[in-house]
Parts: sequence; structure tokens; C-alpha cells
Amino acid sequence: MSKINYREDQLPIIQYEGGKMAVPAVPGAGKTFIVTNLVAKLLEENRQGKGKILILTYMNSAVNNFKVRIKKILEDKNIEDKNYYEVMTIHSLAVKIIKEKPEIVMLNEDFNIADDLQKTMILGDCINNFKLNGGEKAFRFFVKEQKDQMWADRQLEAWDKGFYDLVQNTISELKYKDITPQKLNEYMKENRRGILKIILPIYTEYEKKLKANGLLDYDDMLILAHKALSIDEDLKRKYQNKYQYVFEDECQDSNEIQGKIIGLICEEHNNLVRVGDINQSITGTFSSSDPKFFKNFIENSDCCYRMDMSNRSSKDVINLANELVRYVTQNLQTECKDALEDMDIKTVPKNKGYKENPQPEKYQISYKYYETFDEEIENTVKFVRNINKKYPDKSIGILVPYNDHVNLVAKELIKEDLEFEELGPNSLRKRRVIDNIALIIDFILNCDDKEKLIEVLDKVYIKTDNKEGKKDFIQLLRKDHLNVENLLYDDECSKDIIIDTESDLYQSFLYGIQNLKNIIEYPLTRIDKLILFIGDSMTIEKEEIAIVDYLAFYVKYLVAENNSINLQQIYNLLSDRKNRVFSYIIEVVSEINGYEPLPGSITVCNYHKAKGLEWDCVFLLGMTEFNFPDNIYQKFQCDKWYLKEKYKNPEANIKSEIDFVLNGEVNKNYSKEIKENLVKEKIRLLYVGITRAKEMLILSASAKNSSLDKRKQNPSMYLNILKSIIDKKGE
DNA sequence: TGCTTCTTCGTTTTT
DNA sequence: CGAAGAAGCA
Repeated sequence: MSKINYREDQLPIIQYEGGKMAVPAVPGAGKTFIVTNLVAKLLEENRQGKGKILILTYMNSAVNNFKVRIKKILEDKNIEDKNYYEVMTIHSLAVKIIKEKPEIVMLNEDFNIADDLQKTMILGDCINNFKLNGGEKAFRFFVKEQKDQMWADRQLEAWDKGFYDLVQNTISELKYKDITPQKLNEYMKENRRGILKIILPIYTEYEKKLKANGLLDYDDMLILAHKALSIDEDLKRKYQNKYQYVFEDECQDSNEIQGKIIGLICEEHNNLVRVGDINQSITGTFSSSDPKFFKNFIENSDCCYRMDMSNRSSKDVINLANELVRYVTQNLQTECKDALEDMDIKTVPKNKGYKENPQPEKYQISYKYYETFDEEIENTVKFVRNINKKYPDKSIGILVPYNDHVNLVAKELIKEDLEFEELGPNSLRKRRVIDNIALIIDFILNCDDKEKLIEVLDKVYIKTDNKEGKKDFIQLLRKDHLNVENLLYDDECSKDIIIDTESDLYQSFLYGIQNLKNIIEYPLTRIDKLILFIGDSMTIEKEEIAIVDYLAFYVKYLVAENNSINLQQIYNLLSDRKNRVFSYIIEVVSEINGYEPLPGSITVCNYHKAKGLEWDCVFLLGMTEFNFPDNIYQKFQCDKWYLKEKYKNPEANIKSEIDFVLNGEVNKNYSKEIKENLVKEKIRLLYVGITRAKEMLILSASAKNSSLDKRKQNPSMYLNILKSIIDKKGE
């Protein structure tokens, strides 16, 4: 077995023996590689003693990745795998700690974790109940005055949607500040106004419902785990002895309480390695994470080694990323200068046996500015098609700002007959399962509607490669003298349909008819069972079966909450594309497996989802001023158009209100702070986008959202900055 | 070009 | 409702 040839920036890290070590690393530096090898080396030297090595990651998919890779290294090194290491997410660790002694934190032994889906259902219920029980008026108070009824409705709808996230984030913040509903109630007694006033009853009921069902949400898990370790000396000792070494991956996404939990476990042995990249911290504005915690750790650690070499991208792509850092740290307005840490990515030295950076023959970075967003998508897809044809082995990533855009790009790719993968909750393919079930229910509700029957057969059951034949066959079914009755129950009618009865087209038609007959006869007393039954009749993949299961679970919950709910209402829910429960169902199902772009594949996703992935060729769309702002005085996403001027930025209002409740005064201009953080996070999001590319990178923006849209948007300032760099290099 | 009046539209990320 | 672009006018 050959010895691993570590790069010079990796050498000091692999020589680690103990203490607090900080490892800030640039994108593509090989964080997983170095951590897995270091863990294997420590195991080889038996440094864990009587304890174990703990590796904490952020996502479930990363857990598996780490396990597989450590196992492989141990095998290669011929070290017996005695399970002296554990890989888990910080949340699983928290659960493990609480399970140990639930009574310390006043919990019943058989508590459960509320996943995103359950949380959404419960919180959604609480909000609804609040409105139904007299809260509606207070809820509407914050919306702008509007005489035009149509716009009044739209404002309310928008507030409805935004309110959910606001409540969720507020509850999370209150929990971290150790403000229980009871405490808040005490504090708020004299307060008559404010958004907290209407969040309080929702928060109260939410906590009550969680408790009643024996559930903890993600925030509770961390908070209680920390509490348990702080209160119970024995428990803390146990974990300190158990984990002699702790590694934390992606620690730029860590929040204060996670840091504290890890701190307590490491207190005794003090062997802690934290690896991360501050410039890739992109979750701060919607979670309690903040890169400042990692920055702090870097300053207070025993040693800090930077991994600043990356072999992922060509030197041109690296140069572009470095220029962005340079621009931000030197030229941006003072408040946002520290968005990026001044840390140049270096290419790997040549001819030293390291895996080297890709070296494309020519400069492969460009930018485009289009008239409309439609045009931007259309041209991008054409570009993608050409690359895919010319270089069939290259992987291509198309990154867009929003999940809705993923859909738009997907539709265009379908038009061009290109195979692709969508990441995120709007995946057309995954949505289709839900849509198909809705179609069938619609037919059950309207049994005599022939068009609906034909639609179900067409979209759900009839499967064939013979596209033309299918079209003709569907036309045959539309013949006037055939009604639903004939099609379903009259075997003679098939004589009218002149078609090869052995073909897969006809066989799948018969299969569909038979199933629909069974479905119509299925008793309506248990709608959740009906959904499972419908799911069974559709030939679908494993992942899609999981979606059906979740769907049935959701319906069961709905029925339990409201006995009188009928099939029509269920249909209405299923066909509501904005229902956030479905997004979570799809996310929960897809999260189980990690994703890795294969050679020749095309991936569409948003900038956030792209983190941790890499492609040969990357398209960055939507680089407008609105999506990537450079100062806090332009139009901002956190300012809500539908709210009264005073409450325009409700998040800031809430922060002020909490401040006031706790200290009797407001200490900061929170609106300004929120906007600054947003500007900074968007810069890092762009940095993440750029550093996904190995060889080719195309940046683009458009002046208008659609050709009908009259308002223009400026390209992001960063696009202009990058443009000038690209122009110089392109010569 | 600079000013007023008329018309149109209302964008978000998620462990 | 209010911001911002378009159209109208001097």
C-alpha cells in the first residue's frame, strides 16, 4: 500500500495529536479527506484509549459519506474496525444525551422528535386556531389599508404565507433566549400592541400541543441536551469519558448552543477539531447560526491550520473567486466588508504527485445579460444542450435563486428532451405522484366525467414508448359514442378500439381500467387507506412510495383533527401547489440519500442546495441587484410590500420587541442590521456558486422577469465587477 | 430635459 | 396602498 502524499497545507493537520485545533478551509480543499484520514490515523495509534472518537456533521447524508470513507481507509490500512468511532449529526447526539436521562429535563421516557412534517402540521394548526378563535382581526391589523378588493385579498394571502415563517423563526429565537410562553406572558402583560402579542397565543398552543404529543422540535433537542449536560455532572462525565476526541464538520453553520454542547463534552480532554469555511456560511439569516462562533474558536484555539489549496477548479475559476474576495474586503461599504474572510484559494503545486487542478485549453468563463428572464432560461438551456452534445462526459449544474425557478428551467429542459435531475421541493417528478393521486381523486368525485377518466388513463396508467400510438389511442377513446360506463364496464367496447391487444399500450390501458374500477368501489370511510390503495395501483419507485406513505399519514392527521373532512376537501388540499406540507414531504424523502452529480448529468437546483456539490460546468442565473444586493439602501426582500409602513420589516420589529420586553429599551437599529446580514450572506452565496465550477462558468442576469413585465432590474454590482475581470482575462 | 400625471404591480433561502 | 416606470407636455 502506498503512503498518502499529503499537501503542504494538509501536513500539519494530519500530525495533530491533541488539543483544540481550528481548520478553516477553502472550497474544494478536501475537508472530508483530511478529517477521515486523521480519524483513521488516531485510531491506528489507539489514541482514543478507552473511549471513542466522535465525528459530528450537519446533515444526514454526510453521516453516511463519512462512515463509508473511514471504513474504506481502515480497510486499506488493514486496521481492524472495532467501532471506536461514531459518526452522527449534532441533533442525533442531542437526542442520545436526552434519552439517557430524560427525567433531568422533565421529560417522559418515550418522547419523540417532531420532524419538519409534523412541526408544519402542528404549527399550521395553531395558527389556524388562533385566527378562528378571534385572532383574525389582530392578524389583519398589520396589513396595509387597501380599497381594491382584489389587492386586499392578495395582500392577505401574502401575509398569510409570510406569517408562518415569521412565527416559526420567532418561536425558535424565543426558545434560544430561554423565554417560555409563561415568561413571555408575564413580560407582555401591559403591552397591547405589537407582533409578539399575536405570536404569544400561537407559541403557547404550539408548546402545549408538542407536550401533549410527547414531541420535541429541533430547537428543544439542542436546548435540552445542553441543559441536561449542565445540570447533571455524572452525565457530563460520562460523555467526556466516552468521547476522547471530537471532530466537527461544516462548523461555520454551528450556532451558539451547539458550540456549548460540544464545549462541555470536550471540557475534560480538550481534544476538539473544528473544520469549516466562513466564506460558505449561508444559513445565518434563517437559522441561529453565525460564522462569528467559528471566528471566535479560531482565535481561542491551541492551533489553527488553514487549508488554502484546492484542486477542484481551474486557475481561472479560482482567480475569479479570489477577485470577488478582494473586491469585497477592500472596496465594499464598511459595514459589509467583513462578509468574506480575506483568504486566497491557491492552486495545487504541479508535478508533486498531488491531484492537480483542471486545466482547460482556453478561458471558459463568460457572462450574459438578457432582456427577459424567460430568455435567460431559454438560452441557458440551449447552451446546456450544446455542451451536453459536444462533451457528453461533463457534468452540468444550473443554479437559480429560487425554487420556483428550478421548475421553470426543468420545463425548458423537458422541451429540449434533455435528461436532468432537480434538487429541492418543487421537483416536477416528485410532485407528479401527488398530482396523479389528486387526478384520480378528482375522477372519483366526478365519476361520469369522461375527460377526467381519459386524463387519468393518459397521465397515470397508460405507459408506452410509442408516443404517436398513444396520442392516436387517446383520440379513439374520445369518440362520442363511448361513455365512462362503456369504458369501465363494457368489455365489448374494446372492439371499437382498433388496436393491437398485445401491445404494452393496450395492456396498460386494461390495467388502468381494472384499477380504477377497484378504486371507485373502495369504501370512503378511511381516506388515508384509500390513498395508500391508489398508491399501490400506480407503478412507482421506492422513493415515490415513501411520498405516498407520508401523504396518507398527513391525511390521517387531518381526519383526526377534523372528523367531518370530506374527499372534496382533501382534493382541494392536494391540488394546492402552495401547501408547504408537500414541500416537506418531498424534502424528507429526498434527504435520506445524498446527491452527487455524475459525469454527463445535468442538475438544476438553487444556490443553497448547491453547497457541497461540484460540476464541470456551472451556470449562475438571476444575478440581479435584487437577488444579490450590494448595499442596504436598495430594495430589499425583508421589507414586506403588504404590511403597514411601521411593520414593514416584521423580523426587525420582533427583535426590537424582544429587546424591549427584556431590557425595557431598544438597543439597535435591527432593520439595518438584518439588511447588512442579508447583503453579507448573499455575497457568500455567490461565492459558493462560483466555487462549484471545475472548468466552465457562465454568469447571467436579465433586465425583466418576463416580456410583459414593465419594470426593469439592474444587474448585480458584483456581475459588473466580475465582468471586468472576465473581460481582461478573456483576451 | 425636467416635470406632472397615469398605470401597473406586488419576487426569499431552510439545518 | 405606494413605488416606479411610461406617457404626456412644455
